[in-house]
Amino acid sequence: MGSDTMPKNKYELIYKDLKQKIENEEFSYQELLPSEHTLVQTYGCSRNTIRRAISQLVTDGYVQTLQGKGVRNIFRPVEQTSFTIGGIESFRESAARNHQTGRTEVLCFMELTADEKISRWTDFPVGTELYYLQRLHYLDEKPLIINHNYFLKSAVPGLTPEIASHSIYDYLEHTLHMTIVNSRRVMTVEKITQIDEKYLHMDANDYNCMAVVSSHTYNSDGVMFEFTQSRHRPDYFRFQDNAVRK
Amino acid sequence: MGSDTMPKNKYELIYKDLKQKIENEEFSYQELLPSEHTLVQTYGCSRNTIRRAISQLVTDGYVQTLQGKGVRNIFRPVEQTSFTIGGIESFRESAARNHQTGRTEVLCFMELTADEKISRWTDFPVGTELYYLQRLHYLDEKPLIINHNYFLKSAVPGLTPEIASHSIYDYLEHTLHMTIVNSRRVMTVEKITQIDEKYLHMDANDYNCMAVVSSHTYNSDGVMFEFTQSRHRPDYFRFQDNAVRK
DNA sequence: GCCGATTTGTCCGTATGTATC
DNA sequence: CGATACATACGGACAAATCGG
Repeated sequence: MGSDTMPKNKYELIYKDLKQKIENEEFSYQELLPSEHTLVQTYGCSRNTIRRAISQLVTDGYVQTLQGKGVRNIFRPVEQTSFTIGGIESFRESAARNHQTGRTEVLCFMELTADEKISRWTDFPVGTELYYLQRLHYLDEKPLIINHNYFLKSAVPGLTPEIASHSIYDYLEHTLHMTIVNSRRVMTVEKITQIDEKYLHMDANDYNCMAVVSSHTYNSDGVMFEFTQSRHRPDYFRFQDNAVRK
Repeated sequence: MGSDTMPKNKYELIYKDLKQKIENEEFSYQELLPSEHTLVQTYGCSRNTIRRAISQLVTDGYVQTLQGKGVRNIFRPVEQTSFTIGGIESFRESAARNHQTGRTEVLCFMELTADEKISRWTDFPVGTELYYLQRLHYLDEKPLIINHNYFLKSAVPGLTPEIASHSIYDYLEHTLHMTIVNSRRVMTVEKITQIDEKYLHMDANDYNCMAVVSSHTYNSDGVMFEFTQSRHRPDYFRFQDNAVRK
């Protein structure tokens, strides 16, 4: 879960309502939405609230606003052939969003202390107590992603392989009541390793690279509690984005 | 150019000022910024304006806001080893932001009409008149990116190889006075082609993949005027992102 | 080209809710 | 509990862009 709960804020309600109307193609492509003034009346709220909902749709790439003209629908339904990446979400959440069934296998679960080498690429200080996990994610029974997770032990006490095979984020948020705030991600392309080859059933004569997403994730205490390297099969990897020119 | 002009809006001025203060490390890592109330007084504006500036810093991943506590600085200066991708920007803009010198070579410049095949992956309707370009981008005299551009001829009249070797976006914005609004991007990993191998001086026995960014770009008339496939050398590719959990 | 109506953009002030300390 | 700080929401004023007459 994490983001599919019933919102209680007006602007979120309006945002979700408009978003669904757009997805259901109640507005045709390139059509202008009702004016802010009209929406104020239909939803019975202030103009600021409407504008806040619309600005979220802009960052989603659903609409574009044009001063003096209106708000134009530019939503295009996408074909969901491969695994798409969105905001901060667990594998289970992504799988659900992509309308697929996911399964996770824990390959390795151990405790370790950050040495010089680990520190250099996880950014955890030398000497930090960590959980290290290797997990294999299946989508529709095909192994697609292999994850190397480093969790700050002091922030994630009581982690077990059992929990790791289900959903760590669920455990963090609902059992430990941690609030996950933001995640810095870097995407690169790297050479395939023997581990990749073995577990993802890949042939180095075919693709010899992986799509790699490295992320540093922070909670509301401001501590970086997770470093993860996600290695994706290149033929099933897809990252979507909408950029706005300022 | 495009985004480095002097802003005249208050919220943008405040945003840029705070951003620079953070980059200059006038606030230490994890330190709380002055409260909104304080900032209202120092900048002499309303609280809404302050909040707007701060919300931009949040999406940039510079700070995190914590209800009841304050606004925490989580900015970390990044090492700029490879070519990073930001919002919608031209190659020249990116190169400047990465403090590198760029050069562009036009490999191919032609006019063509979209057939069935082109239409399927550019989304331009069959029969559309297009400019097709192949361009090679050098960074510090190393060929790193090869671009396949399709421009809508009716929206980009008078395009020449001369302009293409300089900056097309500069031409669009300053000569044609087009307003570029947003760009839908998809990142994937694809097999290397003979063209990649030849122009980027790559060896298929080494990396046999490319980082590929495909983008559909829209202007303020709501027309998709550009489809571009950017093929990056995997060893120099880096895409950064900050995701916020909702 | 001008003018007025419409529509979005910016900015302000205020009130109330909610989380932290 | 009170003080502080951010979050939500409202209403109003004026600017800037678009469009039709």
